[in-house]
Amino acid sequence: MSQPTTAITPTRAQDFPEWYQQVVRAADLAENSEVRGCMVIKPWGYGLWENIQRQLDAKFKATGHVNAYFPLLIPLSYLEKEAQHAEGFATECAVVTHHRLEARKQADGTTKMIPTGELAEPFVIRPTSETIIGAAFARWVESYRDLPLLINQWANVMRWEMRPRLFLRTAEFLWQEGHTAHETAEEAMEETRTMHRVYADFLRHHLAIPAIPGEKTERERFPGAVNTFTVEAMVQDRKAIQAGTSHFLGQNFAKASNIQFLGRDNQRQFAWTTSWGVSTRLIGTLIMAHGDDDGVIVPPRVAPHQIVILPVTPKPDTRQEVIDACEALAQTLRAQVFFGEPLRVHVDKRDLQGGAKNWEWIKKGVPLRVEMGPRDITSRSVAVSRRDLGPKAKEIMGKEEFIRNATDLLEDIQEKLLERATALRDEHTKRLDTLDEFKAFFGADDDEKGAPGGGFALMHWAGTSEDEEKLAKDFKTTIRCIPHGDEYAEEGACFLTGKASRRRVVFARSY
RNA sequence: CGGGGCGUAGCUCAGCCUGGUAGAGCGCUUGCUUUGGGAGCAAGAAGUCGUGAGUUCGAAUCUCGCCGCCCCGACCA
Repeated sequence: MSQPTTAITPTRAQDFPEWYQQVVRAADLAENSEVRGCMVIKPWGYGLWENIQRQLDAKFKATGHVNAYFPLLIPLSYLEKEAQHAEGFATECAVVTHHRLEARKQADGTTKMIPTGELAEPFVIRPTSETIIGAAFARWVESYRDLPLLINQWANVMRWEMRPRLFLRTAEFLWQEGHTAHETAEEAMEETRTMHRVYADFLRHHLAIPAIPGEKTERERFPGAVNTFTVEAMVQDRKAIQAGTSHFLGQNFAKASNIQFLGRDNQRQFAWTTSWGVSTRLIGTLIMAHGDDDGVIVPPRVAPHQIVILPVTPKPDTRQEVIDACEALAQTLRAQVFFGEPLRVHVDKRDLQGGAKNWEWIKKGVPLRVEMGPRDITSRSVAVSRRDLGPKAKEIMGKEEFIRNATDLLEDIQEKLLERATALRDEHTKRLDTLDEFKAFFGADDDEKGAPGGGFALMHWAGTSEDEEKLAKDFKTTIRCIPHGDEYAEEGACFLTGKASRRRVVFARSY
């Protein structure tokens, strides 16, 4: 039977959203569960998350944070403490109202479980933990000597989404949420910026995604925040995706939760707080940023297996010899260090057809595939395939040479992915000055690739939230961020209102 | 929650219009052959046709209710 030329159908150009779903499935990353909006994260997907988690966690520790854990259930009354916050999350909260079940036999012999024991005060399954952590902070903070308080938690949260998509928007998702309290506004702002930098750095150097750091407009801010910093990435259908956020909360939550301390001046005052987070959405971002028509491409630094060794065993009598040689090679490689961690090498010994096995790892996006068979053992060579090149690309090299170059190869793949993603972003980022140009940029649906038109439009902006709302309605386009960086600072006139502007903002369609 | 579509084997779907004993491909199991590449042949396992009622001698097929899913809108990390 003839195979399609690509492992994934449809291709990205044919139908990007469908391609995404097929990749998630083909790469065995996750699947939909029987509970609507909730996903089962399968080992390959969870392996990615574990690496993201471990590497980010190290960065959090390095910036002075410690981990803790707070309850899943939040008293309903807590959510009522901060008006904007409550309003922002009201429409997507799961509520726990009962604490027991009663088994009732039905006429047909089956048993139905009926919730009983109604709670006096219902609980909300955390959509985020500002309120309950705020309550803890209020107990823990008494003096300026207790500050700063730098806490992070790795947890699951639940937001009852109307239209779930694996990794990108699920009802339950995994994330980390940092929560900090500070003595002064300046310190809290510095913390917000620091974590913002940590995210941008992580995206760039670990996930090979060149995100644009910036601030959100009032309309796009976290409910209850004074300011929200974001890292906005472009994925291959040219849409923007918010990959991480860092919020300066001012004293809003401190006042709501009564986080007060006695200052150096012997005055009782409210603390300044921040919060910041990234979620399993990063995995969706990674898939859409780097994947190709043969599946996902995993950046080496976060790959669960960085190298997969495929024993080629054409004859049963040499099979064991080949497998032993592969294991030996794996051991040698595992002794090496790549970006501060031991190389993650897997030998796929399954008794499967060689081609099928190879394609499986292509779809999963393993950075390096190494084939070794009886002939290679004789000639002391291996056949190496890089995932960032085509599926047929294969280089025969000496085994010793490969061992020497393995980490360099991985590093090169990591770099190439970043280069490729940067080129995509730059190619579809345009400085535009008029409404007509703006319309043309986002109006050109269905170009030759079938992708929606547009990309990142850098526009001068001095409009109001209402103006923003209107553009969102008319063009499905929003201000993704007011980017930091000198290259965006220039004098000009708002493309909508004509008012003076000193900085360009990023407009895009988004996830 | 509005507008459209769909529920049949693990997956993708045909069969429904025109009612008459449940089908295909892929996947799975076993055997043989093959093996530097997503294999071939043969045999086999697997479905109370989403669910409840109605019409009928007879319902996957017709009618109504309910449930669920997908797509398009409103919401979002």
